[in-house]
Amino acid sequence: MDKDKIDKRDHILDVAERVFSEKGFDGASTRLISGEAGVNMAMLNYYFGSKEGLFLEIFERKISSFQNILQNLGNDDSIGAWEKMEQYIEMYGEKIVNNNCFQKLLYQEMGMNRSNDLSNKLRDMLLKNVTELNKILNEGIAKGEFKKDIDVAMVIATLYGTKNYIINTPMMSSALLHYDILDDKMIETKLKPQIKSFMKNLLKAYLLN
Amino acid sequence: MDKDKIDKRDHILDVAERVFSEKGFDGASTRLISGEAGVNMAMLNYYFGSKEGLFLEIFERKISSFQNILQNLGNDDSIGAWEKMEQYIEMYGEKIVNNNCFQKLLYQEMGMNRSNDLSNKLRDMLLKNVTELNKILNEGIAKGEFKKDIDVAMVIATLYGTKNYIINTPMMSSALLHYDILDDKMIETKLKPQIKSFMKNLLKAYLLN
DNA sequence: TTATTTTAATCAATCGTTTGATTAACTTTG
DNA sequence: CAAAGTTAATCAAACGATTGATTAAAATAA
Repeated sequence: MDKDKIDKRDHILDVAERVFSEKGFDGASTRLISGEAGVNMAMLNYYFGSKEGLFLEIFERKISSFQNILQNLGNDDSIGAWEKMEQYIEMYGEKIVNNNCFQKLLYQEMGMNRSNDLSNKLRDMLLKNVTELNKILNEGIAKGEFKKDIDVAMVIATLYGTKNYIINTPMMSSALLHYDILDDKMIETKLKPQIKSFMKNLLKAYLLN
Repeated sequence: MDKDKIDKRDHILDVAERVFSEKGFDGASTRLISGEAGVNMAMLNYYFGSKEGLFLEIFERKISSFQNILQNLGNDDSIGAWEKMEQYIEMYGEKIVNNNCFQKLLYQEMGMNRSNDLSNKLRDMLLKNVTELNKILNEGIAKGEFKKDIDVAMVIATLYGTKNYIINTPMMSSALLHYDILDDKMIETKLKPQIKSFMKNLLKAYLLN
């Protein structure tokens, strides 16, 4: 059945996403990936052409789902800039756990700045998210709601940097926060509220007049 | 001469540090490293025992230099907590460019949390830095200089996360900041002042009463 | 049947590492 | 002093293992 084929493809992609995020591109062998996915090694090449093709398709699959998430927020005139920021932080906080592996993989790939098309695609994809933030922040400045001398780019770097730091270095941040951030329950009950609350307080102090 | 030996070892370590940071541990082959360093392949094993030994020694070499930097700051009673934070941010800002490759390599390795001794060593090394920050922040709270409800752990995550985000995703942050952060001159004249200034303003707003 | 999917076996290439030989500098011996 | 011995450093070549990829045959589906 066609359904089964899609399911199997998706299953392989799910497993590969995790393994790549754990071991990196070079560290994750096709044998390991196929083994974890419970399929024959040749299936990877059969479905995705090559290891790189598999790697690319992991991103292709996500990119489309990222597109339509934040579009509506920036254009809403009924609420103030700071409320938009709070909403943005709420969404951003929720995303921490959801796309854990992919986020790690994403910034891992962005890190080694290859000259590929992929890196450019990923950068553009992330910049799309950033654009919404930019719009909100500049709107806040224009309205006089935010201080006029805030560093918009650095605020964005702080927002994403803090999140990445926590989820990309779990050994460090677990020691720092005094609870295991690899535990899903801890993420839900402690990390999410903590990072949301902190970010709101931090940016409220910095942004608002 | 013994000097030459040390120089050659150090030269290999310098090159390996760069190559590892660019390609990752698995992506950097011993042939590539030895080729870039202009030495015979066997020299890596002769000097460092193994590829992992070489990798370890890169960190060992830096760890000691990291140790004694922040020790004196935390114990100085003559200046206030906020002044200490400012000094910390100054040092932290300077370190951005100096140890660019190493920082990248460090957090790249921390990211893929292997069960090695290395990861534990690195975590402890970073925690030592963090401890000093912890001391300063808690001192500021105790003295009533800082707000009493600040999230110390998250402040640390923000401080390092923001910096890592910028230096680890140069393609993104260059687009964000509108200048090339891989250009040494730009780092010196624009990035360093900008990140120092931003961090001071951000934390001043969040920490101070 | 025909077409698609899956398998085990195999490929050349590359991996990290080891080897034995060679060089050059230093130490010891006569 | 010079000859003999010792050492560390360096090299090209090769090692077995593993890599990503391919094949042809078998199994399944249409």
